Amino acid sequence: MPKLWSETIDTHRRTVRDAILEAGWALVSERGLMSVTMTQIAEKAGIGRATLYKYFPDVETVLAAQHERHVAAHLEQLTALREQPGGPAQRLKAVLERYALICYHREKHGTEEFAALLHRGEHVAHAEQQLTALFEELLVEAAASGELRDDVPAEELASYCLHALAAAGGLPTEQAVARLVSITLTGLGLSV
Amino acid sequence: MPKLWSETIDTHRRTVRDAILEAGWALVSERGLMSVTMTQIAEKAGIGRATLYKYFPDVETVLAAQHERHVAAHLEQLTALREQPGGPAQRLKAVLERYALICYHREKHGTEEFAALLHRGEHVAHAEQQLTALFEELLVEAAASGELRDDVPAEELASYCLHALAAAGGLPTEQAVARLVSITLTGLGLSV
DNA sequence: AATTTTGCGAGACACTATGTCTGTATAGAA
DNA sequence: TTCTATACAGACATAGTGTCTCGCAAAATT
Repeated sequence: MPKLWSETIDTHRRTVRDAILEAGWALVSERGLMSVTMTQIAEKAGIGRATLYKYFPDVETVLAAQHERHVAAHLEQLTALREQPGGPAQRLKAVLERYALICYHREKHGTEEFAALLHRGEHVAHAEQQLTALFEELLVEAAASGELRDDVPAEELASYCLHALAAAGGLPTEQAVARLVSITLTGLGLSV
Repeated sequence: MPKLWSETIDTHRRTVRDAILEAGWALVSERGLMSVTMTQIAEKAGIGRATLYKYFPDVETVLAAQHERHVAAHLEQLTALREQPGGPAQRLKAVLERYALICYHREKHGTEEFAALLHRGEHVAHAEQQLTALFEELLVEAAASGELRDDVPAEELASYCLHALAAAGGLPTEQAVARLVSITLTGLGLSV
């Protein structure tokens, strides 16, 4: 198992890196954030402990990297959705729906909630901020076409969306998620 | 400083316990969740390490207790507010406003976000659930008097409120918080 | 094909943290 | 006063940390 070798060195390093992130995440899920150790991560990833230290300096960094990877994947989905045809309101709705579903489907023990606690917060928050920036752009567009309440800055509306839709993580069904999106859109002053 | 003695034993134990929780929280705030150790907590609290172990078995438990104490304090404020005179909608608005301000004022690195990560989650979530239960009751009352949208279960509305208002933690001013509350209420179908 | 570069694994090391268990002293409770 | 509960300091075995070697094997380079 420790024999993790791919064709080229670069792809190999990426493979090992991914295995580390995967292992770290799995350990958080099954043993809890506080009890994850570098030793455990190395074992789970199938590499030596010293090797692990050549990739990441500590547990926190492993988890932060994992978080960043997740957010990046989400951003990719959402930006693709933003480019689709349709009015600003329609595209906004599509993106918010997709984000709610992402929150709904993501594994338990929230992928996102790291940000506030890891104290790498300032840096992880950056990834999160890309999300709010994406929302904000869409909101500005929608506001320009007069489909939105204009008594609140777009930045605040974006933050509202992000938090409100995070509630999807605790909902029981996709129907409930759809209702949540509807509620959230109503808050924006958008008739859907 | 280590001489933490109060009149009676019971009050003394409470004093020490509070000092521990305070110390734990301070360490999380300044050094980050991952680097807090029992040794540090004991030093900061001004007690011996062995003594600390007679109060709490590990760091996670200290933090969970601290979290529970915070939520309890919030609940006390909010239930007091719920008993006040006025129509259901008014009282709902008052409670939501208060909760938003609590989120706004609470120290950085979110008091609440522990729940999902500490893996004591199931138990801490109970405290959180008391909050949603409180919201839910108010929402049912308001719905009964026809001031609310009735196409969504109260439980989901409560979850929506809790998450949406959590956005107050990242807002710059109290005016922004007021706007957030307004948006959230609009989502509920409440005219304010 | 031979050589150089790169990365891995195992082990060793000093250090810190953990969790438990003493013995002794001191402050409330009876 | 006597009894009980608590704190403290220190000791201890165990485990995790972060760094450093070494020798080996696979890629890149020539």
